Amino acid sequence: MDEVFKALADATRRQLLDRLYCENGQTLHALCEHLDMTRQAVAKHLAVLEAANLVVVVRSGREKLHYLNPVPIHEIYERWIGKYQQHHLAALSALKTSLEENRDHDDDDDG
Amino acid sequence: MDEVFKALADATRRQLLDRLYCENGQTLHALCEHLDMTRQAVAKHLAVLEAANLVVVVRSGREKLHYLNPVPIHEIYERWIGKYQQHHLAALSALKTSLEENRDHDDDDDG
DNA sequence: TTGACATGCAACCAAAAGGTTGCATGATGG
DNA sequence: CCATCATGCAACCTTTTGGTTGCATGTCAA
Repeated sequence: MDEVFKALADATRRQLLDRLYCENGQTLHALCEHLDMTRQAVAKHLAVLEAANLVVVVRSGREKLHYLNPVPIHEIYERWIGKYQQHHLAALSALKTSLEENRDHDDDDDG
Repeated sequence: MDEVFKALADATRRQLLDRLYCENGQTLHALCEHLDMTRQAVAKHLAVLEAANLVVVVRSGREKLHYLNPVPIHEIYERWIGKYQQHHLAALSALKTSLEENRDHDDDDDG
């Protein structure tokens, strides 16, 4: 869980996930094309993503194909984001109720 | 966006949000109670959360009350998580379809 | 007023993160 | 075979991060 959050904290790594989202199963070399840093730096980022299980790799000869795994993102949503999502919706709902209350007796001025 | 992801990357900060989720509008002092670090360290974490707009503060005399703001979390979901969520669901859907295809003519082996 | 309390600010420090260079290994293809 | 290409590994460096201590400021209440 913590590893996933930490992995997502870096813009470069989110960019890598975005690229895999567009085109799944890319090599390290291909993923380097769009990034302004050394291959080794990108490899480190991919290692972090792999450790967080956000990326799964498959060896194929001398190439290593990287695949996006959206499951941890889903889990983060289920076990963390969703809770606050509900909070957010509850707040909106409360606001709506409050507005309706005010409409019911709309002489009520909250100044 | 990046600030929000970075803010969420630290376990202590997520813990702080969780505490505010349970009981909104707490002072720095109150939030320190459950954490094994100095008040100053906690204040720094709260500053990060505030910079990311995940926490909103209201001064009240010598106290500073911290309130959870779920909006950035919602935005992250809308602008980032949701996309991968759909990907996840699409994958599940594809799997389901595939299973159904196999059931329809279950001599069909895709080995 | 004054002491206690809640917070703010700054210097400092160790560890982790993000990046680099250099070299090693293993597959591919002519 | 052997040059080339894709990757792996390790040492090293700088900046950021997470934490500390020490002291300053402002507010409440007796």
